[in-house]
Amino acid sequence: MQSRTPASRPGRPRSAAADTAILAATRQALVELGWSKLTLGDVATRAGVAKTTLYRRWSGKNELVVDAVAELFDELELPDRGSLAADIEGVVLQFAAILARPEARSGLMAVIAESTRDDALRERIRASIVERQMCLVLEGRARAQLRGELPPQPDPAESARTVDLIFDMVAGAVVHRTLVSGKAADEAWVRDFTRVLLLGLAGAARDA
Amino acid sequence: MQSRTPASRPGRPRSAAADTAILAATRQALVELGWSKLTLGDVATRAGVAKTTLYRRWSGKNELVVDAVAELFDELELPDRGSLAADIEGVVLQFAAILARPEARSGLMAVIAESTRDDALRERIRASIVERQMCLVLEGRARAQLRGELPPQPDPAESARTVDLIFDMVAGAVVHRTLVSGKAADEAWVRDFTRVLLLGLAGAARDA
Amino acid sequence: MQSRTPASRPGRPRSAAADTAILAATRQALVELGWSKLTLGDVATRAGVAKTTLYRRWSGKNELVVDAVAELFDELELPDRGSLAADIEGVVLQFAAILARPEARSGLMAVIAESTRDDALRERIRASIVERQMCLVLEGRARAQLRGELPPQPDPAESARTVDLIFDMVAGAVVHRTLVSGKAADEAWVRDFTRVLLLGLAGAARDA
Amino acid sequence: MQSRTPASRPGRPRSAAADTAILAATRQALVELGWSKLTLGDVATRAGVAKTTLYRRWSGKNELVVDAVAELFDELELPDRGSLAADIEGVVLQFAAILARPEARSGLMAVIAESTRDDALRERIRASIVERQMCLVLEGRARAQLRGELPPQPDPAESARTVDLIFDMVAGAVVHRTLVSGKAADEAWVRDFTRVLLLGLAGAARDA
DNA sequence: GTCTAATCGAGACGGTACGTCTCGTCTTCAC
DNA sequence: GTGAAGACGAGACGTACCGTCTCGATTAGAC
Repeated sequence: MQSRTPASRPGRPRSAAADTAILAATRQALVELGWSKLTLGDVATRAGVAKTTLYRRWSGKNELVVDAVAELFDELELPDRGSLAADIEGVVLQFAAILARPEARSGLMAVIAESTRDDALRERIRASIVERQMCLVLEGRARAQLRGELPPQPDPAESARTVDLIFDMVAGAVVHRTLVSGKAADEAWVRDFTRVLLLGLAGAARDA
Repeated sequence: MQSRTPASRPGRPRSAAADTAILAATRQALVELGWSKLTLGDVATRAGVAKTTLYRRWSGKNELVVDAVAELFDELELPDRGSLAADIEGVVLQFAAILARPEARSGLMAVIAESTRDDALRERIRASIVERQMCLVLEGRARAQLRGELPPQPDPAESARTVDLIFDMVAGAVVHRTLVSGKAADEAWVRDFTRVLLLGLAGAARDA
Repeated sequence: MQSRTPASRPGRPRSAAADTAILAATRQALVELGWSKLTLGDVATRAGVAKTTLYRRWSGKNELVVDAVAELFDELELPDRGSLAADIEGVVLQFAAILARPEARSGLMAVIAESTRDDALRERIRASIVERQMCLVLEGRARAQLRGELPPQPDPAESARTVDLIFDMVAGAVVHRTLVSGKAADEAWVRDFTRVLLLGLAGAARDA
Repeated sequence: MQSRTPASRPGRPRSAAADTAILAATRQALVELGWSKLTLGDVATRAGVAKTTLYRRWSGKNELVVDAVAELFDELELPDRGSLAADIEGVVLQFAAILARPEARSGLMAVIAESTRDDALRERIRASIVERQMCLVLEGRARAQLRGELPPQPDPAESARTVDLIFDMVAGAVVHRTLVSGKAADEAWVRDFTRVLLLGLAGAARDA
């Protein structure tokens, strides 16, 4: 029944350290080489691991990089800064800081590009990267509603649409600013952005 | 006098038809194979051209795909729809329609990803793709000011900041919606987005 | 103890069958295409082997063809035909028969031509092709001395000079007849040649 | 009638200087690069000539190199040194001196190798290189007969056989010594060789 | 003096092979 | 049964030459 943790399968168990070393080596290679020049053979060498071991655990470059990059987003948090505006500014700055790191810049857009033709990859990205960010949006909204800054949203469909819109606007703007425009999403920009976003949402909620 | 078009260089001139055929073949290959499986040898074959001809004109896959994708954005226009909101909705829908095409989906994000480690490539993308979109933002704002929908903006530095912000918000949101969230940027979404954006900008302008 | 055959290096061992198949494919390609149109990619295909496998074992076309042609000379023997003249005639005919085969004609002169600018290649040819022929000359002389047809040669330097001269005269004449003059080194020719050679050597030994 | 030298064809005549420059450039390239790395584009550049001009006059690398090398053999002469032995030693030394030059070493064996699969090329080599050498053999024999060193040879078939044999033995031995054994055909070697050859021929003539 | 026609330089063209690289798999031995 | 090591078949890479072609610009003799 409990086949998920087989207690003890026969033979030598897989090295837990290998996973850690491989993901770290992947990020290091992303920094030094970038996505397109990263090779699995090189990652294996850096990790002190055989290529076989690597292929036994990941099906290819895309999946490996998704996992390596996803760990970067684990540090995203939403500490209570006292107001919705401050909360948003805080999390957007964190997000921008991650995107400014070369291992994220090189890898993230590349796997998203690959995911346009690979549904399994898109789902993997959604589950391990996007989902986490989406939770922050939901958490921030709930906290703002508790504070009374936002009215409760009774209609769940309407609510989902709004959350999706907010998420695309926030993540899209930061990503575009950082990776396409090639400029830093610094505090001044984040303040401007947050103001426009919140005023827009408030206005839209009033009109509705 | 005008040495820029040297009238006639010595030797056989380059075939103008080849350029057209190569870019078309590149887009076709993007549709069928996607970025990562696109091969310059295959593109050459599709275009009925030798690999050398291709390398004589483009330095690599990245540059070729930028040019091939850039042509897709030539069709972006800003017809006068009577109001700022209608203008924005119109151009965002056009933009979304282009991003929905597989040759753009596959190629655009990939070259942006590559550009994170190649400044020349980033500049090429900016000049041949982003610049054109930025012009539409400027044109739309000018038209809105003529209509009286927006106040004239005297401070050029402040003006540039605002245009940059708008551009990142518009392009970023549409790209994220289309390519990351994987949902269509349809009329309903565009209407919601435009409303939030315009109300936000109006509010920000009022407060300032 | 004997580190030359390291008992077993780590990793998958090289396929022994591949070497055989590659050399056979090389000879086949030499027959069908000749040296200048022989392609390593084609040889690999014929041998049912990847190009990388071929390059892992030979550094280029020259080295490969030397090895492929060298095997042809393995069949050279010096059976005792009872007299020095008969021995020489026998081995010259064998040598001529090998040079008459298209895989030898095409390849041998070409690698010799290449070796004029590549000392490593010249040494490889010497070791794997010329050396074997030289041994036959030495063996034939020793046998003739046993029979009393030739006097023992006390001075080693003088001996080496004579052997070199004989070797260049025998091999050179047969090669020139076959490949430059383009005529067959048949029994009549070989008989004439052998007579001139032996009479000349005998006369020179008498005069000395 | 005299269509072979059409007196003057219409249009611009071919540059006579180009031929000279091309052949000289070919020899220079043979010295510097060797046969296999010699390219017609490079030769054209060295000669200050367009590739087109080169292809208008030679059909390929093989033919060009034959002509370039053939000119080297123009200097072969047979001055009367007073005896057959001296005449042979003289011409063999001249021949060896030519073969010692890198432009001959690199090119000659290569075109001979190519000629094993190209009858037109073999004929071109025979006509422009071998024929000239063969004439020297005939001339030397005639002179020796005048001196009384050799008896007149009444049977023309027998005579041709002997000349062929001599030619293959002389040319073959020098070529093999120089290019295969990789040693100089110096005066000592030539003296040894000539002695063996003449004693052999004399003995064979006596026995016949 | 044109006119005519083959030459010249330059260099782009469609091909083909090069030798290298990375892929993902397979085979061996050691633990 | 897992691990490192490394050979394997496959196939794209970007480069170099091939031999041909298309240009505009000469360069002669024929008219």
